[in-house]
Amino acid sequence: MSKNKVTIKDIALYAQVSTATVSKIINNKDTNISKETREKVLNIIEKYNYIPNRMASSLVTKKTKTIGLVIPDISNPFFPEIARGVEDHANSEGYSVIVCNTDNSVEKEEKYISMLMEKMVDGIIMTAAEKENENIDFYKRIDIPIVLVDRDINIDMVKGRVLVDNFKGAYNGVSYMIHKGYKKIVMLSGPESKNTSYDRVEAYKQALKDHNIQFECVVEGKYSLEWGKEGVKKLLEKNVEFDAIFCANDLIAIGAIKELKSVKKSIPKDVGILGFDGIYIGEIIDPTLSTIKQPNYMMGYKSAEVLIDVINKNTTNNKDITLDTELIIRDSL
Amino acid sequence: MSKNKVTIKDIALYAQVSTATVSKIINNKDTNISKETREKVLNIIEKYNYIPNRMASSLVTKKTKTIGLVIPDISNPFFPEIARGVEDHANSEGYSVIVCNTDNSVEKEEKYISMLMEKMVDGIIMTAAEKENENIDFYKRIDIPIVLVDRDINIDMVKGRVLVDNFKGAYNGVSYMIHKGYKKIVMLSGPESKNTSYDRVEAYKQALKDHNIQFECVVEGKYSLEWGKEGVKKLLEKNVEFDAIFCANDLIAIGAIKELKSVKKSIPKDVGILGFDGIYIGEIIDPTLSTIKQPNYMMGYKSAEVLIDVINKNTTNNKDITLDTELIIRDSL
DNA sequence: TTGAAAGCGCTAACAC
DNA sequence: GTGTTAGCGCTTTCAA
Repeated sequence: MSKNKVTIKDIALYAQVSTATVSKIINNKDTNISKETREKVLNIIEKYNYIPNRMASSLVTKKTKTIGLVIPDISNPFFPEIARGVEDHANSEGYSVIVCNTDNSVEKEEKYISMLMEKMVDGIIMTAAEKENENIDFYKRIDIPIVLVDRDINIDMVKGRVLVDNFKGAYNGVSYMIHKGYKKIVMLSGPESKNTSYDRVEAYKQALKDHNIQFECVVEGKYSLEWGKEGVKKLLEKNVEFDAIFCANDLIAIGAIKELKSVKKSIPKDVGILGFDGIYIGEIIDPTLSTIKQPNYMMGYKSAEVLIDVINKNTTNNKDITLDTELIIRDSL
Repeated sequence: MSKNKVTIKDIALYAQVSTATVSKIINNKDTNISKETREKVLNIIEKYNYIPNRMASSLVTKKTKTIGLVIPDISNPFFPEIARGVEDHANSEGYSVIVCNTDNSVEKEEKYISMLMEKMVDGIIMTAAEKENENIDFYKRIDIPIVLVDRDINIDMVKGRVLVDNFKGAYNGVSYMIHKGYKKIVMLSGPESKNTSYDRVEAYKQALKDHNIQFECVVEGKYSLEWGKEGVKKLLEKNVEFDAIFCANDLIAIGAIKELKSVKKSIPKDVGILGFDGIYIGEIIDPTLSTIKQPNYMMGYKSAEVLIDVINKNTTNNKDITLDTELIIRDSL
């Protein structure tokens, strides 16, 4: 293991051929290479443990076989499955993925995108930080394809979207609650600035309206367990009467359940709970959480498919995919 | 946004300076550059929206400012926090991180390491797939620094380790159980091939011995929720009498709790449960899980520190860090 | 079927 | 303070 790496030049020298020949063999562009030379070269490569320098080849081919994954936070239970889906498909196509956590900060997002552009990634898969983007100037400068996953925003270089039909999912969920007999369904929503949350709220309202239910109550908060607890506290303090809660995501739902249990409310007898997302924890808590499950792994996988498709074919027409949610009835409803 | 990227040459041309000057300014090596030229150049860069091509500079500096993170599975709740810790420190030092999932397969691990070497990453942080590594030949060829996290194996290029004192943590945990008055503590262990599991089993045995407790029962399984359920079933079928279970990780503990609850055992009254890891879910389930918490975020963060230190200083002496666990008593014990 | 040579975009001596 | 120039390791015409 010498300190100086062996290069394509060395291989060419040892094998008594040109670097062009070696290059063709490495890259399977060896339609015009005789069996003998190929084997000879392959042997030398093996013998000297030659590792091609992909930086160098990227410099000329302008392809790095690397993509960026820009998400709010990998330690938020919603994202690991998406990341895994992305990585699985990317890897199967020979790509590697650089993961970036924005914490929903637009500044961090821009910093990361700039960095990814300097590193010449072939494309980016992103769950955008905000619904609205003020800094249009910045986005105009992006010159690599972007595929949006989970959250939709309106920027130029977006070549595809992999979203979930939040409206439909929430509508079906709330309708189910109504059919089950719940009369006073309140909603603990996420931040209105996220359009996932917006769609779910709209669906909730629509479902109530379509079923001629007057009672409507939305409390806006955050996508967190703490907000679930806090929201229930608020409801209780204000003496709002309710027999069910539709939560904008599972974390909120879990918080709500904890709080409800701590004041001795029985679930689902006193209060029925429906979440949204289908994170792993929901199967484990007691009572198990009924939820509207998003196909997270598939979202990641599909977005990698779309992106790599765009990279390869260089298609300009957007490819948008909408995946369906699945209503999963467990014990909380 | 022209299709042809603007290069350092263009900037030099427009600013009427040499590429060397531009390069120095970009890289803050501008001690010998006049204010005027610097500002002029910076303006041109801004105006033409110049983005330096880091592939090209990496080719000459031999530094990519990228590291690899090789772990079993990002969607296993144990790893996202580690990943976040790694990414946070790496990013603060200007590095980006490529994430690879091995599913504990040695073949995948080797494939990924090869790929990372081709991409010329500056180093690798890895939770190795197996305790023993047969393919010594492969590891000998690795010529970039590796820092091990969580699991220790014995290979050449390891420049540091960030581990947790599994023995001490488990020993303290089991001792606590004994002091609490539990007499018949069984252990649901993980796979013996993992040395994390091995250490915890040894500590369990030692703690029993040191407290003169004869009853000892270890059942070997896997690090999974399913195994927790199954393990309890086995224990019950075989009519093993026990009043507490020490589980080799939290997933096992959660499975055990679910199974115990389903046969109407009360926790901790009938059976006390202690887990290991401190994953998020443990705070949420009912009863909340007592556990030996590993500092996962810190493990990731520290391992990035060690690796980047090695990369910068090029130190050859290994740096090993052992972090302490924390016994967290909640409701299951 | 193979090779010569130009060049990808940048850095780092070294010269001025 | 600033510029010249020789590569870094590879791919890709084009010619032989």
